[in-house]
Amino acid sequence: MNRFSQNNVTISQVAAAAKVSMTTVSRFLNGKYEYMSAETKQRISDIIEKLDYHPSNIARSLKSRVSRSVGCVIADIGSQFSSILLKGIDEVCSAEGYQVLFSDAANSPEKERNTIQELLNSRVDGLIVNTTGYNDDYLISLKERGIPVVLADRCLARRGLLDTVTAENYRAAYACMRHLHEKGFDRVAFFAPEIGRISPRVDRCRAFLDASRDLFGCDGEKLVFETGDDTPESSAAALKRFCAAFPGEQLAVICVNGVTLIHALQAMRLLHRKVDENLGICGFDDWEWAELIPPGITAIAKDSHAIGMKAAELLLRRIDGKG
Amino acid sequence: MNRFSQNNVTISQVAAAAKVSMTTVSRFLNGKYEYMSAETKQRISDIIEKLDYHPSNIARSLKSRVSRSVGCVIADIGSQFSSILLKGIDEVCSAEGYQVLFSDAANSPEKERNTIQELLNSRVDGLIVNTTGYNDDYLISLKERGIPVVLADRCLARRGLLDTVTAENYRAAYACMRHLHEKGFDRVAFFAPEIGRISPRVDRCRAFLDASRDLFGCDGEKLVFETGDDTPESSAAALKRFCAAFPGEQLAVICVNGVTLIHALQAMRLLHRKVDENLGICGFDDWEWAELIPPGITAIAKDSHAIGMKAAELLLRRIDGKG
DNA sequence: GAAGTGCAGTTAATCGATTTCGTACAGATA
DNA sequence: TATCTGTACGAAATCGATTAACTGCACTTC
Repeated sequence: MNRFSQNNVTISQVAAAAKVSMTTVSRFLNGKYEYMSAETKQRISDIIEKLDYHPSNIARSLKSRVSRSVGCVIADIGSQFSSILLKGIDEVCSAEGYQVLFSDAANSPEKERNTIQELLNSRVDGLIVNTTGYNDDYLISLKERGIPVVLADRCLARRGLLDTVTAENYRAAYACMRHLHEKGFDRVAFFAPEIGRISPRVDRCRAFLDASRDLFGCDGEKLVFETGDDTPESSAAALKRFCAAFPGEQLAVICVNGVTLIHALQAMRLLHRKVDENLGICGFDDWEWAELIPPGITAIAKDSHAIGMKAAELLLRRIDGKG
Repeated sequence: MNRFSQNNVTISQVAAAAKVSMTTVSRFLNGKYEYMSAETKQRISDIIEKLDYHPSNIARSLKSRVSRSVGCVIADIGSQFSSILLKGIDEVCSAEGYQVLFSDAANSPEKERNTIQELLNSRVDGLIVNTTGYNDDYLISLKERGIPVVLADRCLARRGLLDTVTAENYRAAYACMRHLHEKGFDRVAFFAPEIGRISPRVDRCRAFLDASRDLFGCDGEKLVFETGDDTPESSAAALKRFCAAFPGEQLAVICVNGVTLIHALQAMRLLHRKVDENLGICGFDDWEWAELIPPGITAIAKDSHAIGMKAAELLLRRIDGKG
């Protein structure tokens, strides 16, 4: 009996009831019908139905050394972006008969490592990691141990070492800067709560810096505002400083993600400013809400769902040993 | 060797290296130090460290009949509310050493059932379900089989049959109606994409109907707008009908959830209306964003994170067989 | 008619832990 | 001295599946 007294019919009971060996039942379960008579097949099938037998994935995994499960570690599942990512991952995995062992790293690199070890102890067949950004060496060591790993949305500082599925953050951010330049803005600031080693933010910021130089002919470094605690108030303070520093100019703000974009909009409200040709705003929308918000702002949507699906597809292909 | 050639040191290798029996190593792993000498303990500990041994959860679960994992089925992980719920669940589970086997039901009752069966095949110790609303009997049957089940955020049509953690939706909605009544509005409409059997929506709607009768002295039935596809346009159509039906009155709208609230705000923009004493708006905010949006709207926040934590705590207590 | 070949199964070992039952020894007690 | 008790550990069965290696048997084929 299980801890909770479950049904728990076993393969041997099925075998006995169907008057065949466990092997034959096992073959049936795994669809190896090659040398099985139609009657036997039918008999086993009937008995399984009658006894309401469900094979134990645990016993199955132990001997076969394949769990048909993937570990999924998300840097911060609280962010709206992540849930859509997870949805994409789950969609593919469950369609392919894989289970998802989920864990939230809660932005802690240490928890990320610990939780990955736990997943390995559960013998997951592979890992999808949306990394906190401070475990590059550890993640590489996993690959070296032969464990299939795919990074989702965030890459390592050194690119190309691990399979990764991301948006084209640099390109999109650069395009956004060009858009602002063409609209006639004189100067653009970059707002982010914190950049850290979060690769989409790093890439967007890099594009911002390059485009500041190339298009606006200025040094973007001083125009990067890390608002830290990520509240409307801190954004308002940053916005105030930005506007005060360049009176009379046509200014714009580019926000690193959806939350920052909302905060910047709030900041404008706090400062009684409106979106117009003297103050533009645009940013990245991680979770497709911006279409619902005021006109006049440009939001670049990222298809998190697709990223999740692609990451899962890639991982399952790696697990199946192709490519 | 594993499918991916893992380290895979086994307990017997540890036992051999430490010159003790597997039993003793197992005792060590499970903290049963009662009759173990300090030297033996130290020796085992050293060897485990040296060999980088990590016990297989799979083998462990097979014999012990306890997997230290919980199944978590979410009706729609794409909704922002759900990710915060999941975060709360994961926080408690991982702190208690439980793993989370996650699955998105994608709003399909059938997928909900199938996925639960798969989780049971993996011998999860219990289940947390944010149900689609059409599996009441099935969920009850699980409990009858002795499987620990806790419902999160959504209850069954008949209350009290299963352990459930929810917000006080009826109370909150009724309070919101009272607030609107005191503000002097003449009439209130209820906006929802669809009510179905989703209990928080049902409860909020019930409160709306009761309060319409009690406070506004009118029949709320005709003021419930199910906008169906849940777009700004369909909300705008509903809003237009509502306003046209009661010219000259001070009207208000109460929205069943965060997305509907955004859509209603969009609808107002489409119709060139503003929030003022002639058109009020309020609603439920499932994911704490509303504080960032325009003034003049009242949003009732629901603490999804706390609901998730409470649900997980309750489940783990059930699993441990207390109360 | 001996050997080979497909077919339809079976037997027993195995995966890596836990768990039950047992043992050996030292010291206390009668 | 004989027995009991507590301590520290070990041998072997076990969990529920998969898998490698075999076994009959009927039919060809030479």
